[in-house]
Amino acid sequence: MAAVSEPRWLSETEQQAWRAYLRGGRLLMDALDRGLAAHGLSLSEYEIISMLSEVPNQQMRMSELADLVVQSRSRLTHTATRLEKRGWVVREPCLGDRRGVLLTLTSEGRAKVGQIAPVHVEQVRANLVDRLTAAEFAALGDAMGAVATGLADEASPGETQ
Amino acid sequence: MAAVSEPRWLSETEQQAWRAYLRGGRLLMDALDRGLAAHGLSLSEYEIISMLSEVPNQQMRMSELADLVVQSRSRLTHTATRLEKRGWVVREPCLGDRRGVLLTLTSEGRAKVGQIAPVHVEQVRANLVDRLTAAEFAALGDAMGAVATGLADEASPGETQ
DNA sequence: CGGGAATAGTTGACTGTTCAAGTTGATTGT
DNA sequence: ACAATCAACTTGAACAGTCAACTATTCCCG
Repeated sequence: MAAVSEPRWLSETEQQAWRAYLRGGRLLMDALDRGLAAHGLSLSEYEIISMLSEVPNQQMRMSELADLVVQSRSRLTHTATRLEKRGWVVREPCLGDRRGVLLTLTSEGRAKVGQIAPVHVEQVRANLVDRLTAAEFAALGDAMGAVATGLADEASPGETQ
Repeated sequence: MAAVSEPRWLSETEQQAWRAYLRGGRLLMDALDRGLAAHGLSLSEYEIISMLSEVPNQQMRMSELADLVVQSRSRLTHTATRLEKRGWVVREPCLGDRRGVLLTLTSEGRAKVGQIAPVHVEQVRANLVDRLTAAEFAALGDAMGAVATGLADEASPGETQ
């Protein structure tokens, strides 16, 4: 049994950066969630219908969508059921793979996205984009992009792109 | 009733940055949560006992702590109860304000923090810090610090610092 | 001092998420 | 062509989080 090596603690500055990231991220998500809650949906629900609205045929495989919005398959199943009850989405069989389900945006769903999108983008600006310089925001995106790529790769290696 | 002004949509690059932030952030939090789950607690539980461990007397008012870790008071009440059942924390009356409760780390709690901290810091490094240059990570911290300050200020204006 | 408003914390019901198990259909190797 | 394995999705129970209502205490101010 090997000796446990000394932990590589964060420096004071690193610690501050990490805490700021955690705190800021939570505050931001809370603010966005509250903003959308006032219009009757959560951020993760909005992400789902918003993604669907941008894709050919407004439909996507459940698992593809789950990966895209980083939700477990089971969570997406439950959420999709709720969205379906509200009439924003329907399940369609997937031609060519009968195990599959295509989650499809309805026209009510499309309308909802159209109604919410301007509200949401304004909230993202007010709470994030407008608080940073363009360069800071770009750097943020790059950094988190690198993190995302690293983590996505280790989940399913060998299919970057 | 004023005309609704044209939404200030995100540019293509901004959109990408925002999506990367969302996706990367979720993947990161998931990874950290899984990492800690292997040791029997969640990230938000760890944050609580970790904060307590760094503070004089290892104790803090419920609401102060709730603000620090960005959890609702109600959520903290429930989580504290769970932590108390596991013996990592106890509630003590707050001298000088009989409404108050001091959440206090037990020695078992302190031991748990000591055991988990090295694991956790390693995961933060592996998934975040080590994937970025020092400058990128510092920029990330600064950016999210600005976001946090802005959002915290608007919650309780006039007490920056 | 006394009464109204604010603050600290809790409670329980409801909603959302996770987790492990189950079903059905595709794939692969022989 | 058939069994074994794997992938897509669902299910339901257990668990965590939210929300609104409630108790107890302190603060404010006339």
